[in-house]
Amino acid sequence: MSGNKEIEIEEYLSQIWTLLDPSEQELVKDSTLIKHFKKNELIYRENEDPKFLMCIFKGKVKIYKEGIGGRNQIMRLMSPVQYFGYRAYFANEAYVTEAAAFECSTIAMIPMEIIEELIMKNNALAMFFIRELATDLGESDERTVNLTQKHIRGRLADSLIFLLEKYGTEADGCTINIYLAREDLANLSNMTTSNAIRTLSSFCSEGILTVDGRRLKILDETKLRKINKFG
Amino acid sequence: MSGNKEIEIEEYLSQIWTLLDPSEQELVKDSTLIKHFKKNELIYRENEDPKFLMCIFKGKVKIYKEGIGGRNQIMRLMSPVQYFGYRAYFANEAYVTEAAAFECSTIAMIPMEIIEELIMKNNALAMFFIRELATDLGESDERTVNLTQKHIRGRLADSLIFLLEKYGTEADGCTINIYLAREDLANLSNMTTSNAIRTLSSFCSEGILTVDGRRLKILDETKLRKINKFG
DNA sequence: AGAGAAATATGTTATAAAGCACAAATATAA
DNA sequence: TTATATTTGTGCTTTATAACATATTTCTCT
Repeated sequence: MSGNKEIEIEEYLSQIWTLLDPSEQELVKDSTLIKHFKKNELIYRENEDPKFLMCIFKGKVKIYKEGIGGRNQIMRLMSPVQYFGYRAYFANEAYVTEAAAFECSTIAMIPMEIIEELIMKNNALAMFFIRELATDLGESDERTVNLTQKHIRGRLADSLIFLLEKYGTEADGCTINIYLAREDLANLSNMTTSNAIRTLSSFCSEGILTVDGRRLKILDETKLRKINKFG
Repeated sequence: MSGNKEIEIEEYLSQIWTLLDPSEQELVKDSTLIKHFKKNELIYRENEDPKFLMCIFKGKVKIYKEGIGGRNQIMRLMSPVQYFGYRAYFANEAYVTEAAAFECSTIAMIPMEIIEELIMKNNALAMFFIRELATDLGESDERTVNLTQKHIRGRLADSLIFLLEKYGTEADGCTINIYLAREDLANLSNMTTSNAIRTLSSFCSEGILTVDGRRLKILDETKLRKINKFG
């Protein structure tokens, strides 16, 4: 088990692993916890104190914010091997978002005290986090305009393309490789569940995609991109 | 002039200045440009390559994104002494936003190559940027939900409180210390100009504030906060 | 397998906010 | 100054989207 853990960590933490010297690697290895989360299980909640840098080894995670009247807004989606859960610690805040697993997921938890300590000595690691945060902030700016200014069809199209690019397709080359409830699709696209359902079936009858439960098969990506861009 | 410049830089760059050793300070001092921008002048534009870390010494700056049909979305507002313009460089991207001066402004421009070089050696400086970015990202998440889920009155109330907290008041203790066009107020609050005007005059007749051109006098902050929170 | 719960689907109604038109006031420039 | 453009203010209309109601299908658990 511990031997197994080592292999996992080295293999999966690749992005930051290569930035660490052997003694730093040792420190991280010894303090990393591997946790498993069941489908729909909460990973962290709003107002909680951030304690870990999390790295998703397996599965899919949503980071969302509770909105008004129970309407959640999904802010970011994570896939292997991405890092999350550290922002609030750096900002010296409690979490302003929540995270939950879409499906059974394996997540490495590295104590933020360790990370902070390493950053103070290791500039390449510091630069890694600067880059991550800078990229996320840019995406967030882009997203804000999408969510506030586009109409429903454009917002849903945007989400579908995002999912397609983020999680890819199954062997058939067109079924999006993540199965979201209509409610999650709505929360991602800033609309009500019924409008997500309605708009999805419009796209169906327009030959843009087919729906089989939660499996979404994109038939006409060009058309989808056109809707995303123009309206 | 050069002696004058030195004093300005030391005084104004205080936040990062104290993190630098004498030789680093020298390097920054020698490479910093001080630029003046007129009212409404563009500071950088979308798709341009980021070259400078900017620090606003005097004035007020908006960072915004061109949206659909010419509807801009103001993402952030800057006041002395804040840093901006560096995110895209760290993310290795062109600018996704534009920046313009609300009023006559003085801005220090430090080449990003210098900053990057310093970060690689100076961990406290790296940590400063990590904190800045982490804070901005948290605010952005918060903002997204505000802009997408609140109704017009709540969004405008939110903007007014934000302006009040960010720029403070004049000597009278209630006139917001920034004068925005209705259009800017609209772009800040994700609404059309006519709705900003309309809602503002509603607030007027409800005794929440008085309007004198672009001077906004907040009479009932409690009520405004209530609208921001609930409806 | 069957009961209950949850998710999906679809039609109808209500409403918030945009769009448009135009007037008045203010700023800018010749 | 006068002339022109820009900004602000108001009323009316239209439209996008939420809210509601109600089936129907699909999951979940005993």
